[in-house]
Amino acid sequence: MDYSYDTDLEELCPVCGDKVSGYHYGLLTCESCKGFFKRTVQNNKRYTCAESQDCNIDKTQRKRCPFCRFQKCLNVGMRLEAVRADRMRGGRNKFGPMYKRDRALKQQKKALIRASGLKMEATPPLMSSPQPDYSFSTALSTPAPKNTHPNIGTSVAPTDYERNLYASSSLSLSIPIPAHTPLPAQYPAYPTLASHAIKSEYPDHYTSSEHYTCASSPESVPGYTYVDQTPPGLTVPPLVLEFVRCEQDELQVQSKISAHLAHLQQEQNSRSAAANQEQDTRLAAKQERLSTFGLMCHIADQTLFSIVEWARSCIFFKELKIDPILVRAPFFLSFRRKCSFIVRVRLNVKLLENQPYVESMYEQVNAALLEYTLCAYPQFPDRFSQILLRFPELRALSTQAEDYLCYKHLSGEVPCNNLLIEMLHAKRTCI
DNA sequence: ATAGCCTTGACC
DNA sequence: GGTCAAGGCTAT
Repeated sequence: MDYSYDTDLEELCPVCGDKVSGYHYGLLTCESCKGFFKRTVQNNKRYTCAESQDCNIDKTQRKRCPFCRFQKCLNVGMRLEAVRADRMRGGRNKFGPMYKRDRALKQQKKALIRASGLKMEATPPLMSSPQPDYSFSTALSTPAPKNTHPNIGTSVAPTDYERNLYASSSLSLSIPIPAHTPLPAQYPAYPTLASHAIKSEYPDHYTSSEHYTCASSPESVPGYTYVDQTPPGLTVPPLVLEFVRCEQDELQVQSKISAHLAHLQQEQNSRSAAANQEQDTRLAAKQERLSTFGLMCHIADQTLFSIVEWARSCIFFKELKIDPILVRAPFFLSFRRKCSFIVRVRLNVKLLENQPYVESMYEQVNAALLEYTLCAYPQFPDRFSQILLRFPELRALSTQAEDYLCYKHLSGEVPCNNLLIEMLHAKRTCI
């Protein structure tokens, strides 16, 4: 299996596809997009698009439409607040820990892929499976036609990331949610994004004087020190490798959440300000509480989407023979309650039909985890059982969170169109 | 205006 | 002292 394509992709600028020269304003970009972003923000430039504001931006065409180029810079997650208002040179900014963590995760991923890639060339997979053979190792080691397993050995180009994150496919959870908060056509986009959670380094015309806090701020990221503990010649089970490969770029997900939050936060701030102007302190306090909880719901929603996206690209879920309409169904329960009963019965029947596959999948995941922990942490032979022991705790936490959400939902405090609630409905009515 | 290269300086 | 992500300079 050739992983070089996937590994090389990480070195491409998510804006134009040119060669990455390092972290710039929040993420890995090329030198020219770095300069373009800096010039645009520092000089407060205003561009217009001669077309329909969806110009293709690549290395050869990036000069043609600065409007769309800048929109793309923002959409992929470049941070206005990393451009310094005082133009001070050198030094480090608050994004340092974030870059460090992202770099560590990427290295870890590469090390895993490299280690297992080498190993897989030399030795056949160790796992054996009962009949019928649903084994993952078989699926991986047999050259599969691309239309069957499109994610094996391929990857999504960074420039297609936005389109693909929530894009529909035959097995997708096709929910009508935009890929990102649409930015205003003209540059009112600046103050919107400048109200980003992290206090801006560019606090003049782009930002208000308010201080914000946000879960995605680099300061809130727990300390993370990367130590490459991958022993030479480590056998990484193909399944673990596949899970790692399906993971999304954390910085991109984080940036997306930040962009949504900035938008929501601005809306809610203006509502609170309106309540304050009317000197209705009780209403203002209520707005404050609602906005905090609403923001948390939003973060949870976005995280859930990421998990769904991960599952969608994971081979096990692809193999589940579930009618696409059934996969979508739980999310439309509150729109289409009349047919929900029939849908639920059909879904349960379908899941039962898949029972042997689900069980086989479970066994394989356990076997892969056991194999990995024994190889990667030979000094902690009980690592596997310790991980398993954490599951009940996680389930208990999950149940508590569900109950809390239910309570909030019943008291009408959960924002509309909340995917979490839709899933909660689906789960509680299906069981 | 662009983009490649240079300088700077906080952090390790 | 090295690293590397900021801003600056300048040929195109």
